[in-house]
Amino acid sequence: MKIFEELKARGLLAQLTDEEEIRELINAGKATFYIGFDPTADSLHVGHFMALCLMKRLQDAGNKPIALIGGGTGMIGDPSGRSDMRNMMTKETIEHNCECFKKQMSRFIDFSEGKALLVNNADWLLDLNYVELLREVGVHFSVNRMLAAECYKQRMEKGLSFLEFNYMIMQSYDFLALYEKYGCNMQFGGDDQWSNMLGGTELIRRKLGKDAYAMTITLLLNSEGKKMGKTQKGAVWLDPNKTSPFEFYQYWRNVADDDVLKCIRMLTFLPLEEIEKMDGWEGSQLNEAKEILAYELTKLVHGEEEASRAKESARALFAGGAAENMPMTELASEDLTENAIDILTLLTKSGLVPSKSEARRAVEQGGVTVEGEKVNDIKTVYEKEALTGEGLILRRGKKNFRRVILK
RNA sequence: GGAUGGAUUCCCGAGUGGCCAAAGGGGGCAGACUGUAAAUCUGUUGGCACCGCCUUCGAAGGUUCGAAUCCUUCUCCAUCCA
Repeated sequence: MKIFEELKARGLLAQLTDEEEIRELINAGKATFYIGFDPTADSLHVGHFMALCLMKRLQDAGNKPIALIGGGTGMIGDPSGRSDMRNMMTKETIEHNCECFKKQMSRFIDFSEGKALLVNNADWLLDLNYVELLREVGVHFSVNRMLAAECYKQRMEKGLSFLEFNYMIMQSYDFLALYEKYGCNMQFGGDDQWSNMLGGTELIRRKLGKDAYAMTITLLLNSEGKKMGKTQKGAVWLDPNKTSPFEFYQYWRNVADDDVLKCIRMLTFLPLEEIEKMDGWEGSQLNEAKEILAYELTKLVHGEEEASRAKESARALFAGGAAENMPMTELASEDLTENAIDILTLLTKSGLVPSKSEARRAVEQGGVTVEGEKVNDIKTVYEKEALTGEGLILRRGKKNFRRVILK
C-alpha cells in the first residue's frame, strides 16, 4: 500500500486541492511539504503530535518535510475558530517556545543530512516592509473573497481585528517564501487552516504562475465533537514535565469507546491489517484496545521503557494494589503538626485536591481511600511513622492516585 | 470623534438597595451502576479555624445603617453614525 492510500485508509485526509496530483507527488516521494506550528506554549501537545506523525510518515515515504515554526505569525494570532483574540506574546517568549519545539520535534523527525528542514518564519516576516508587502502581495488578495472564507465569517459576529485579519496573508506569504527558497510545493495543516492554506496556493499561482498543493488533516475530534487532547486542566503535553508519562497513558486509556479505533488508526503506527482485526471488538475486549492505544502512544512519545512502566502502574493500581511508578509527593517535617497530619491537610499537600474545602467534600462524599481503606471521618489523623518508608497511597475518586512520603 | 447597549462565579445566563456566596443550564468533581467507556440517577461545585467568619458580580472612588444593584470617573467590548 502506498503512502497516499495508507493516509486515506487511516482517515487522516480531510480536504485536498487536487487529489490526483497529490497522490502522484507523495507516492513518488517528490513532495517538499511544510506544516506550520504556532509557538503558543513551551511544549508541543497532542494536537501537534498528529502533524508530527504525518510528517514522519511522509518522510519515510521519501518526501521532504519542512517544519515551520511560526515565530512571526505567532505575533499575530490565528483567528480561525477562536472566539477571542489570543494574548499577544512577547518576542522573548516566542523565541523560548521555538527552542523548545525544536528539541521536541527532533525526537520524531530526522533532520540529518538535509532530510528535513526546520525554519522560522520570523526570519523573513519580521524584515518585511509594509508598503512593499502591500505592492507585492496585497494586490493579489481580494477583501471580499477573504471575508467569504469560513474562518472569518464566524468572526464577523464576534469581532475581528485588523491584526488578525492579516494572518491569512502572512501564512500565504510563508508558502510563497518557502516555494521560492526551498521548492516547497505542498502544505499540510489542520482542517481549520484550509482557507489560509488556499490563500497560499493562490498567491503562488498569481505571483509565479506555478501550481502548489494543499491538503488538510482531519482534526482529531472525540465523539462529542470536541478537539481531543484537552482536559479540564488544559492540553495534554508531550513534555514529560508538564504531563507525566503516567498521566499521558491514562488520558488515552480513558478515551470513549466510540473513539478508540479512530485514535488507533490515526495516531499509531500499527499496521492497518492489525487494526482491522480490532475493528469488531466490543465490550471488555474494546477495553483491551484502549490499553493498546495508550501503550503505543506513550511508547512513541516517551519511549518503550516509560510506556511499560505506565502500563504496569496502571494495571497494579486498578487491580487494587500498589505500584512502583505513580505520581508522588514528598512532605517535609514542617508539614506536620506534632508529628502527625490530618487527612484534609494531607490531601491538600499531596496535590490531589486544590483546597481543604474540596478535600472535605471528597471525604464526606466517600471518595477518599488511604492504603485501600475508605476514609469517612474528616478528622482522621496520621502519625509520622505511617508516612516514612513506603509512605501512604492516597486515592481520590477512582482514578487519582498519589503516594505521599515524608522526606 | 458622536449615539446607544453591555461587562455577574470555570462557561452561558438570571438578579436593578437588605431574604445574595448570588436562580437556571452547561461543564467539573464525588457516589451508585459498569469495562479505568458511554448513558442514567443522586449529591456537590469561592476560601477558611465550615452554628460562624473572610473574599468575589470589569477597575477605582462615593452615597447609604446596608451595594452585584444607586452616583462619579476610568478601562474594555458590541452595534449604529462619521
